[in-house]
Amino acid sequence: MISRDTDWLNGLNEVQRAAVLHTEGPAMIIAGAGSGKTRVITFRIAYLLSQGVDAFQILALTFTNKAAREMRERIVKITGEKEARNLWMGTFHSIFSRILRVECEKINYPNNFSIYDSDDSRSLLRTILKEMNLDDKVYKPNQVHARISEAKNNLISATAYLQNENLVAEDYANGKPKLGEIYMAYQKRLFKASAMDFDDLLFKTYELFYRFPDVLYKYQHRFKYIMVDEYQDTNLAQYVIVKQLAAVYQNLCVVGDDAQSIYAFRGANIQNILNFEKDYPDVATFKLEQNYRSTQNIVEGANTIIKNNKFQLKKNVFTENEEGDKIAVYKAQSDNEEGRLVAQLIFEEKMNNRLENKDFAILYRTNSQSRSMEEALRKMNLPYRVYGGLSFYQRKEIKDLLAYCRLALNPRDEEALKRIINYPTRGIGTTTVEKLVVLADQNNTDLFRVIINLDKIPNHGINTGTKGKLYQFATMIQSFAVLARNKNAYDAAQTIASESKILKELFDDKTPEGVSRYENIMELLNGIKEFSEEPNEDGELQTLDKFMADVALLTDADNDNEEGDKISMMTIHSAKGLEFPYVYIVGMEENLFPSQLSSTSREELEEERRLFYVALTRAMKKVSLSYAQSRFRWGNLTFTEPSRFLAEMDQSRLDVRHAGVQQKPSRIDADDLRDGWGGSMNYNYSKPPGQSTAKPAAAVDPDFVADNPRIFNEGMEVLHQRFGKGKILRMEGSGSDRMATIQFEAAGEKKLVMKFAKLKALPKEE
DNA sequence: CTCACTTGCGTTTTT
DNA sequence: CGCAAGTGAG
Repeated sequence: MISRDTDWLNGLNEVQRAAVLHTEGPAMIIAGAGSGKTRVITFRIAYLLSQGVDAFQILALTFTNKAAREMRERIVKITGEKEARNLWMGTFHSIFSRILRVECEKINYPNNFSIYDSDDSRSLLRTILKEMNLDDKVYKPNQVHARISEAKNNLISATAYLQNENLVAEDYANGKPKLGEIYMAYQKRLFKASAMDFDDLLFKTYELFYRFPDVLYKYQHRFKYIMVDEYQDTNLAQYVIVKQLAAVYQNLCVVGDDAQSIYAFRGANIQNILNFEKDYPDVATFKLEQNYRSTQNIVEGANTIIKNNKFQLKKNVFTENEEGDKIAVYKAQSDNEEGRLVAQLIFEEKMNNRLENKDFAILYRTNSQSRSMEEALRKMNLPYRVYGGLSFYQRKEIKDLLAYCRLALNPRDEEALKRIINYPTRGIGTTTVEKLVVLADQNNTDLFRVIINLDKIPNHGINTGTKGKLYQFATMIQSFAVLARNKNAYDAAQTIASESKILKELFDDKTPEGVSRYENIMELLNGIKEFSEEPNEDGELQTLDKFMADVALLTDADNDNEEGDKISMMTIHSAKGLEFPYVYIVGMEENLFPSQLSSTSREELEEERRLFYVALTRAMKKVSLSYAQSRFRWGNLTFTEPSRFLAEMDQSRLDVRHAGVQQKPSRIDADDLRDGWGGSMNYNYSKPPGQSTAKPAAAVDPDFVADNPRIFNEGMEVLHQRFGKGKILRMEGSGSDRMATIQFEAAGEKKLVMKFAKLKALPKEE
């Protein structure tokens, strides 16, 4: 029996407590960073349980699986294992895929449907483009996918898309008139393969509820209490589904912070939280404004940043914590030096204060920045772990084995089939596969069925030898399907791995990469083994389909079985919801943070600013910011300028002793950054000595130098510093061009070309 | 049909 | 620079 004792509520402050106790009717909790949001949600659920609410009636939607897991663990601590196990907690995608597995036959999908990840989607789009004879340079698969994804997140079906004049006109204007048709073909193809992509998990759920009121009714009445975490990052599809589900009881509690909305690029609509009060007029609003996490300097520093944003809900985040250290700013010559600097700083901080590695986090804007940091940490023997990036489940070998499993469970899964029909090689090449695709199309069926029924198809044009290989392949897959039904997940996967010859293939590869691939497969099999041995509610066999059901939805962050004392490295996006005593935010440079792709519009820039806000507020004790003056990008050395965000901060919270000691004033002026020039140096032009191809002694363009004294002088200085004395061979471009090129010959050995690109002008402030 | 080499392209951010 | 798709010889 559950304890009715609610003494544990005493640990909450007044607002938190009120939010926990308000269980009936719509509620909105605006939770500033570090204000104990997670505590409130977990306590609220624990409270509901303690009041006798059945766990089956509570739905909690989180942003990551990890968040869900941690919350569940905390609830278990309060209420005990038994009750908490039955809570429906998870990401939108995992919860809805669970519902779809049960209900999807209504929308004509079999419940063994596959989930295509972004790679699968892109690959399918590439096939479609080829079949439609469209140029994939015009219709870049990535962009096409983004466009389709955007449509789905806004609940626009392919049919609706084609009928939407605005969208069609937009595509036409962009020189991509066929986008609607591609979308249509893409959906048909997914359907034929019994597959859904990530966005379908939301879209199809919406469709299911919309078209089948009885199904909606069932879930509306089942989920009497609904909570949504990180509500500021929900998109239209998620918003509508939640609204559908909550329509009967209206016991909807959303938690979020508009200042931390950082997923607009993925369709998140900040208006969902800004307009919540309009959607539910009798909403009770709770503002959690006291920050328990960070020092005053951090909280106030972050506040001054977010003040630059126009669109936001009013709130006043404050803290009663100590003032703490100022936010340190460091300047480095290059990205590598920045790495060494940060490693050094961490080392010193750790030694001086007897800290552990796990007290530190390095946060950056893009995954590629981890490289220089990793190198430096390795050299100093500081253990670290990089989160995100290429996730475990995205590795080739893992995807290969999983593709076999997918195909065994769903033989219509075209992407899985194409992936492995000739891996390990078994003499079935592209020509054969292309023939199969045509045959499948002609006979209105899928590839796998074509293979099985080859004999019944006249003039299939496949020679006997190849036919034999195809049969052998199909028979193998069918035997895997039997295994998947009758054995537990581990036994099935283990047999699949060895019978498919994947294991042998990887085992035979003795290169370091090959060894690591083999180890990864073993790790995956281990994971499946653990899953198979987990006790299951009804004592049923833990079969492969259960394991595969949400494996596509797992990310690297979910794979954290190796804890250990390590420095964390991750993008700011994946740091959301986490906290660390010491945080290093690196790459504080224009065109990197804020990203150059985001500095074109006010909205995008505000999102970058919120991202910076998120980064700052991860820290408990101390934040250090750093920027490099030059950085390798695409193999080129590029010159950079400090981020405008540094200038936007309350300078009294900053300690800029280590940045710009010589020439720069301690206060960085935003005007300094306007109309700046960045440049890059390209080493590719080096040739063996004596083979000078450049026209000698072309004049220095006086116009360029006159127009751009700064970039010219700085550029020359860098060249001289690095390569000693030399002379300019050639110079192209002028002040009005976006690009200028300088060829430089040093010591008669190497010719270098510097390219300078003008930075994008900053958007005008209003 | 396979392997090895060349070209060409790109970078936000993630379920 | 590093990956993926494309090209060409066996």
